[in-house]
Amino acid sequence: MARLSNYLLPTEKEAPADAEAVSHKLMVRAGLVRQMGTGMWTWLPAGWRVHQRAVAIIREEMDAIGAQEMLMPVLQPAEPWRKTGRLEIEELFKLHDRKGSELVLAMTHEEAVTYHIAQTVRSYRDLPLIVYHVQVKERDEPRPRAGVLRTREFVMKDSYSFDRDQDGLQQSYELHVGAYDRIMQRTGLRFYRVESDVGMMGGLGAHEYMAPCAAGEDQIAIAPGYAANLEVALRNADVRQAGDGYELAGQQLTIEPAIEIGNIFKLGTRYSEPLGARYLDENGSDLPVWMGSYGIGPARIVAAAVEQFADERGISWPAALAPFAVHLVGIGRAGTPERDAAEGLYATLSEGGVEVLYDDRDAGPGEKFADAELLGAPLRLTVGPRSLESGEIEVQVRRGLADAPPLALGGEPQQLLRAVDELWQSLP
RNA sequence: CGGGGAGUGGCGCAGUCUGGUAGCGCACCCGGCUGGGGGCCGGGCGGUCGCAGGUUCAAAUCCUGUCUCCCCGACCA
Repeated sequence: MARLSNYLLPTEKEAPADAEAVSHKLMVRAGLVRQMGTGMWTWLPAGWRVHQRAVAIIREEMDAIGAQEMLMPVLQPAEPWRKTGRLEIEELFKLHDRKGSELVLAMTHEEAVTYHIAQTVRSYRDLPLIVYHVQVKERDEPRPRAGVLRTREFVMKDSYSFDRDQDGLQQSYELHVGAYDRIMQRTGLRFYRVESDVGMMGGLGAHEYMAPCAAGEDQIAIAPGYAANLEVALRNADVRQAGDGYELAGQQLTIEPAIEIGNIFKLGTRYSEPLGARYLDENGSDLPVWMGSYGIGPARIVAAAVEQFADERGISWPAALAPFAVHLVGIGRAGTPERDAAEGLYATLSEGGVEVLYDDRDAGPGEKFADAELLGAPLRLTVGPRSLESGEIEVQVRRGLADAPPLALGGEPQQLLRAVDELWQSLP
């Protein structure tokens, strides 16, 4: 799979001096990301593996509700944005090409997708439709912050639903609720789906998927059977002040900071009207398409996972997001029997399809253990001189830093792989 | 956009007040030792001090301008 001796994983003992958020510090220290400028980040190999894990989960669940993947450009003509009135948004990057034509860098893709749907959808027979892409977004944020949490450029999965009427939109919306619930569950994050403010998108309803953690920029209000954006909760007539806090129907409301991971909107005809996305129904009536838009940020899933599960030693990935399943530490100099044993185990795991990062560096055990715990792979296997004496591979579960029963060294490969898989299945 | 802070080797910092041409720890390279929790010894490489201009015999240090980055707030399809 990968050998640490030639893998680009620049770990640091110390966090960047100006970093504040846990995810900012740890993602830099663990060699997952590096900054290029304010709100501009590079994903290094291990970090990108985690990001791609999140994307893979999202893609599977989108495909499962019949959404069709495509790709739209980031660089776009300004005209559609003028038509929807969004050219005036300050966060929108605007530029000109050499001929002086007005262009924008898309902050999201309603204009693009609606432009295409307006051209291609003519009949009620073409609906409903859900399309999506995983593409970069550009936003001239007034204040990027907290590492990868709020950036000026980031990857987003955005999907768009097109229906003939409001009932259809409601169905597409519910499909997305299902998909998003499954996505969030699969990531292993602690999360809430909350009612949100429809904001300046207008529209008919919206929810946000929020992951509670200290670095969160938003506040959510939680009570048994209830979860909402704080502003929404405070507008709820049933919510009342109680001492220092608030309560709903006699239940204490807990206020927690959280990261917005995803959001889903019922747009209605906000974009189809100005961009002319219309269809003919059975009666020959010319009607606007009803739209929904649905976004989710893989980078925020990654950062939230770091925030929620990190401990004093470093990152502790949920199994579904980990860059590597197994971090194999080989102790001892290259060429010694113990290292030969580690090499053998590495070969067995790699050939068995286990995603393993093998620390084959000429470094001391302390440094290797520290890096393993910083990077946070769910399982750490250790092979050293002691393994040769005992005939055992030591196993540490990263979450909780707990020792698991050792595995047999030098046994049947299939048996070892089965044992590793069993262990893997038991992880959070 | 308002407020605060900071730019000195890859990272973390000292030096700036009291100008005299750059230092420490980590990392990195070489040699040796060590080998189960960031180990030890010795020898090295690497920066002209964000940028521009000015003052001065002399500027990391003083002056002016400018760029960049971070934090708090406002904002946040």
